[in-house]
Amino acid sequence: MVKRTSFENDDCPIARSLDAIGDWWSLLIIREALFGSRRFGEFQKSLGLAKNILTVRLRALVDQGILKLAPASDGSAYQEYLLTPKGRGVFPILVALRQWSEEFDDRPEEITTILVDKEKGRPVRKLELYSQDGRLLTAADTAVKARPGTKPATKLKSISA
Amino acid sequence: MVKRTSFENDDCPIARSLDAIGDWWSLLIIREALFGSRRFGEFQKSLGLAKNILTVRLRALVDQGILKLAPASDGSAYQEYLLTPKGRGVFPILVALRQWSEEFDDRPEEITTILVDKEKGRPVRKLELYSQDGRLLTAADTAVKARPGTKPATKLKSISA
DNA sequence: TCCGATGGTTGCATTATTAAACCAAGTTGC
DNA sequence: GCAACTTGGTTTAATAATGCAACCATCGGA
Repeated sequence: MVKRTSFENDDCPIARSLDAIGDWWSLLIIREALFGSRRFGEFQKSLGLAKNILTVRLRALVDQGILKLAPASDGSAYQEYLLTPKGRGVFPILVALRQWSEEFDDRPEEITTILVDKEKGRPVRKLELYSQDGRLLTAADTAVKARPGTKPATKLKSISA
Repeated sequence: MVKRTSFENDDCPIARSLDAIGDWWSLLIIREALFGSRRFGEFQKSLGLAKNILTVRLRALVDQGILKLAPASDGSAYQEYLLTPKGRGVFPILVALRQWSEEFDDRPEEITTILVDKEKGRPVRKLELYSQDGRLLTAADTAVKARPGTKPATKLKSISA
């Protein structure tokens, strides 16, 4: 590779997210953390990834403020990896990935789980994107434009449906 | 590696999505396609990635039904890569990634673009997840359970806030 | 028909991922 | 209090993915 290209200085927020959590394991680690995993061994067993990789990934997630280390809640001398608010903020990304599989996967019968609302136990609706005045938006209804206060050269890009 | 682990047979829909589009470039290629890129050269120039990588990625996206090849719309003998409905369905994932950066990035001032609704030109709201009876849900209000009709052994996992 | 643009392919160097073996500190059984 | 096991890693070596640069065939325009 000569060095895998990093997007951390890209001005696109999507690229910046991918730089932080866009690798093969980070999102699954966060998924497990949302399911309640806290200990190194729990992550390793549930995900089945090599321990050296897990070490590197957990360290990177801590460095980025997605996980934080805390003394183990069971009183032992070990440590736990806990989600920060930034880590819990990944939830909508995981929901979007899940719903994309549910809608478009070629073999949906292999998906054995559904996301439900805890109170009623029924499947959730699809993620919805609204305008400030309450209209439900699709990709075709949106565009990307320069943020006020930044260099004005950026052209308005229309998202084509 | 001995072989990068594939999640295509995992029963978790998140893992299956990551297997399809969870690499460094695929989501950015789809982002560019949503912005209107269609030609090999357009993708290569806007993303700045090596041409051999782009070749492999475009082929994989076509194989998966995310892009499709079509004769160039300008009448030339070249071909264009167009998004399929499955490809356009990636839009909410990109929005979720963008909003996560907007909310949690350490240097938000480096983000130079915003997503607006095309009609009014104003920023969109955050993605919202609702229950079937219309309650706005957070991660803590949801759980993952076995899909009816699949093996009943799967335990209900609560998503911890 | 010549020459640049387009859309790749090939070769090689470098980095990332992986499994498996190893290891030190913490914990438990007795 | 000491041996054995668990936890949470590190090290090593092999293989796969990524990247750059050079090359090349076809298309398009003058």
